[in-house]
Amino acid sequence: MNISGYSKTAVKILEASLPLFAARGYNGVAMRDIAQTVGITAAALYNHFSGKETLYYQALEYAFADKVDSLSSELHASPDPDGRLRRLISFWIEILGGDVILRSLLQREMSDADEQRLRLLLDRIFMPVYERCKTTMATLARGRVDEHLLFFAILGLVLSHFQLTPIRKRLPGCHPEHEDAERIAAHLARLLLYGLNGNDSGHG
Amino acid sequence: MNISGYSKTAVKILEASLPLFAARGYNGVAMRDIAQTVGITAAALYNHFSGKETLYYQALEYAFADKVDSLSSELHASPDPDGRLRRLISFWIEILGGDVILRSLLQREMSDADEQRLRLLLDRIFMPVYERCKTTMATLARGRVDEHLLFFAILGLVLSHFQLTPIRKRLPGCHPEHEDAERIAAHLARLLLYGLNGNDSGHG
DNA sequence: GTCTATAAAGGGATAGAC
DNA sequence: GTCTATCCCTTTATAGAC
Repeated sequence: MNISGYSKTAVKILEASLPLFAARGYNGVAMRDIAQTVGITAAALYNHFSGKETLYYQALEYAFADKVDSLSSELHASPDPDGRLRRLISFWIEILGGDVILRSLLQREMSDADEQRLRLLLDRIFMPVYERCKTTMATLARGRVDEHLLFFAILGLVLSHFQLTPIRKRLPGCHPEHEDAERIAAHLARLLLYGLNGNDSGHG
Repeated sequence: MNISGYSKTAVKILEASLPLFAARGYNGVAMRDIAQTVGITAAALYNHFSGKETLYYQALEYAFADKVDSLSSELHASPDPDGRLRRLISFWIEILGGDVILRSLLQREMSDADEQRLRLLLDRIFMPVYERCKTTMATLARGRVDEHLLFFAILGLVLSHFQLTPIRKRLPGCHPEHEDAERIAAHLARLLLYGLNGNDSGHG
């Protein structure tokens, strides 16, 4: 038993199952697969988790725990709104871009639309960030765009960038620089702040 | 045999399987489920398709056929770049927002990352649109943003809007208007054209 | 072309020895 | 807490009658 309440073996099981669930989805992973990855038999899994469903749910809980809290506290580090937008973009890039497993799990959960698991996503990922940058959204929106939609536009731009990578890399015009976190952040910030018709001279 | 090369029963099978695959994914759908929806037995499916894998692939082909061609030809209907951007946004909203099955299939395919099926997505959906609005992208980008990334920013804003709807609807600040196609289009066009710091007086 | 019957494999879960 | 053995159900796919 460690601080998370899981035994060492239970943690090994959770950590072994996550890449499998991320890559092949709930139905694509057999208890035998997880057991084999850990190095035990399927029967032994049931000493730690009551069944596949709860194992999956607890694996999600484990994957989403503390992902956001450690980072989102520094969302307000910049004094000006533009800087805080850049921080938020970088934050999402770090969360979503840096962890292919988390991203895959998120995507699968948004497709599956299970109520309980959507709650988990909300409580552990989206709600904490939303609460923390609500005022920043209002400042940025300045009453000219919808704050709620703005939050999801920022999130969506980052999420879709990574999500569409398999497509993006296969279309003409792709470039290695498009995978660089800082350049992506700069590109998205410029687009959001100044738009296509805006004037950003002196800021680039 | 009709024009698509499929018998009437084969078409019924394809059309019955698509909502199932969209909702529950490849592994979540049994041949029995599809057969039952059509009103035949699972064994009879094999008179029309050699196996589950090919049925799935051909269902995708069927779902993606002609989705884009009919619409994307009018992408250039507007003479000015801003109008063409609005057209492109509305086009994606129509394609992605209007068809929950197509959208779910797309999402699942982007998670699964099967090479052959990614090719299908490219050939039937993304490449045709990309080719048709390459010059519009260049005009809009005006050398100040990356054209390739701009294409995916537009696509991503629309796609993620619908994809994140389950989350969006559960966060404070949501509004019924956020589901209205025209308002979404206006919001995204304004954001892309003028940005958060831009001046759009006289355009909104 | 569809049916019933069935093979063959896979997968979740349990019993009981150690 | 893990193992082997096994149960039981599901699932893909085929065989052969109609």
